[in-house]
Amino acid sequence: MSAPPAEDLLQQWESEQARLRQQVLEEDTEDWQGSPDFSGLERVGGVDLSFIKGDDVNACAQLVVLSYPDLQVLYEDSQMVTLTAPYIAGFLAFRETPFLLEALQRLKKNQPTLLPQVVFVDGNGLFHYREFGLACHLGVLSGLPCVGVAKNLLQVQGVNKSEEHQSQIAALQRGGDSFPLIGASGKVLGKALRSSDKSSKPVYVSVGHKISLDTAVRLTHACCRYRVPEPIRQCDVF
DNA sequence: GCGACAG
DNA sequence: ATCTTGTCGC
Repeated sequence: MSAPPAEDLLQQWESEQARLRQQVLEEDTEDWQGSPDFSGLERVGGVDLSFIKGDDVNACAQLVVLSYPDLQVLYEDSQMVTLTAPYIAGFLAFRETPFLLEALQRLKKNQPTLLPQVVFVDGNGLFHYREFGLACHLGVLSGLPCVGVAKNLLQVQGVNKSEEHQSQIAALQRGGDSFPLIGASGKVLGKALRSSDKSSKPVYVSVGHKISLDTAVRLTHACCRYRVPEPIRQCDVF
């Protein structure tokens, strides 16, 4: 039913990613990010798309804003949307970003004082084939600090599910423990984080925009009650 | 041909 | 992403 993705479209998407990649800020840009306890941080957001059974065209775009550090729901928005782009690993942003951006713009228009100071994104940021995953894409287009949190390892630049990787996971003893994901160039593209004491399977954290990796990892841990950071988890609970 | 494939 | 029950453990 679905035609194979046109070669020229993928190349167009790749050049779009390369263009926007230059706008990513990989450092802390906000005052609260330098504080040991994130003093000044009051609102954290999360975005996600939810699907139903065999329907991969209609989805529910969700945005929640939680208070920090209490993680209470301040705002919630759900909107049924019709997707146009297919899912292709490495190009997730072209499928999801337009609807996540719309949700953020609705919030900005209707309740600007509730805009989140940082957004958790379901997927990778710099930990990506071309160092420009969904979290970077949404960050650059929205201008908001974004953190990418993937639940599964994307095998990129030599990082894979090797025995070495498995033993590094086994060495994560407590919530907050992490190890770096190092690309072929030697650059640290992200970190595997044990997000809570109870979950042995890590999450994969990487920079989206306007935040450093260490801050992103520290903040992710601070927002986890369970394995998945609360702002993202709350999206699936309407 | 085989494996990999965020959501 | 989503389909799904019970089951084991604290």
